[in-house]
Amino acid sequence: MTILRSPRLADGTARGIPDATVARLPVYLRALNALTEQGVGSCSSIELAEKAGVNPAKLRKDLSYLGSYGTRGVGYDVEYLRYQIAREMGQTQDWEVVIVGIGNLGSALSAYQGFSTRGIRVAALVDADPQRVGSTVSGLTVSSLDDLDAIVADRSISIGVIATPGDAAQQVADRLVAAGVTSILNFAPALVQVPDGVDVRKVDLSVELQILAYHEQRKTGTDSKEPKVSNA
Amino acid sequence: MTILRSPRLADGTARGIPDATVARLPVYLRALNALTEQGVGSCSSIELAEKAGVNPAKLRKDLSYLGSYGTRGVGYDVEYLRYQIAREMGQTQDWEVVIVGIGNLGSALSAYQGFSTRGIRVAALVDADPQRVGSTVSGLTVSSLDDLDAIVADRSISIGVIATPGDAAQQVADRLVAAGVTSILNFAPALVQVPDGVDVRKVDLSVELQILAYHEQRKTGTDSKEPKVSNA
DNA sequence: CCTTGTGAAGCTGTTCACAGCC
DNA sequence: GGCTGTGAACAGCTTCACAAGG
Repeated sequence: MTILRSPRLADGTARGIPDATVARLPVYLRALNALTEQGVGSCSSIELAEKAGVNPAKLRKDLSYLGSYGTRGVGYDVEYLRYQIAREMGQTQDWEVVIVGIGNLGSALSAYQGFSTRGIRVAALVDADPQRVGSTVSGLTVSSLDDLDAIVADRSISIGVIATPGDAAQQVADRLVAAGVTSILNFAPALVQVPDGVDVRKVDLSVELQILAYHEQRKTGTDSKEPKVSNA
Repeated sequence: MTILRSPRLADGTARGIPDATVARLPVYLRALNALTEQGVGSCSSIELAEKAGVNPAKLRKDLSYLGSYGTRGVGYDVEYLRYQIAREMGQTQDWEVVIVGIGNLGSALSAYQGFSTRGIRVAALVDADPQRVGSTVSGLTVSSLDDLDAIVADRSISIGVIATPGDAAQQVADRLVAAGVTSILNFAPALVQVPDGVDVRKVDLSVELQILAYHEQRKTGTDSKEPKVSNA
């Protein structure tokens, strides 16, 4: 069973883009959108890399996985490159997502302005608490978790967001998968197990702060034995 | 200017833990806390790795950067290991954070239950909008951005969270740095530039969904030429 | 015997440096 | 001349497989 994760060309379109690159393409997309708004028509890898906060060589390498969309000696056409990345990312269509758990975080996510311009549309809100079902949040009526199957099927939703407490996360994930969702973004502080073929990404708010706290601790040198190297 | 990022021992305590390991230590901590709650006193690397969702070899390698806290042939003492990791992560003290931007997301973060049990305390809320200043959110009074210097100094806050719109992020970051904050968690969809010695971590909600959308697109096989290898 | 701790191998991602092309 | 695209070197992370040691 050889895994063919080759960044090789198939029939013209690039396939098998590295994960690290995929994670950066949306950042490039945002930078290109900003350039378009500023009326900039073309740019070099150095300029774009600066806007995106990466090394120019890395940017060029990343783009090379998509194809050759630049012009040597000149740079990249902003609009053309933007379109090519958007197409590769599947952003030529809108992706409908369902948010499960309409507490503080779920409500904040449903109101988040940044989604609509990135091809993401919050299509439905779901909560297990009967008290919340029927209320309106960000212009959407909160549905019952029991209606999840119908909602997912009806609107052909393939992406679910879990914004519940940790102890409900696995149960919600199971129901999302049963309903036909094949990608999950999990904000709950818990691991969720899913069958093969389902993708899960996890965003853990307190872990991010704990990582910062670790570095902060090292800066201030809690055990002040060290020669206190200037943290360059 | 030689950067000494060596995972070498100094005076007994491990130094220079790899970034990837630091990012996982909070996950192990959470798993250990769960085991403690279940009354489990000791566990093997296999059990703990499963709870944390990682490969057992990776777990052991990670722990080896901290020291030798296990017993060969037996496993790890849950409470002892939990304490050692907590100490390494600087979680023996509470870290006070200030949240800037008390919109939907900022409000949700200020109410987030997961922080308090992880050594994170939301100490102050700040907003630039005079309409919001003075209101109470999650039991805290929202202060003016102009009072940031005093707040940071007064409570010796070293970590700031940016939950503003993208176009305000850089300005807020500048003010946080000027006030003395040396670690920033940025939720705004924008890059922020900070001087050396200040750490920034970025959480981008729409990027996470865009990455899922990319994989989703590939699953459904837009150009359905591929032999459809089962994604194990 | 069992499980940890760890050199070594392998893999992924980053950076360099330059050939290729406009 | 200038900038892209990319092989090759490099660095960091993961996984393996086994020696060390209770």
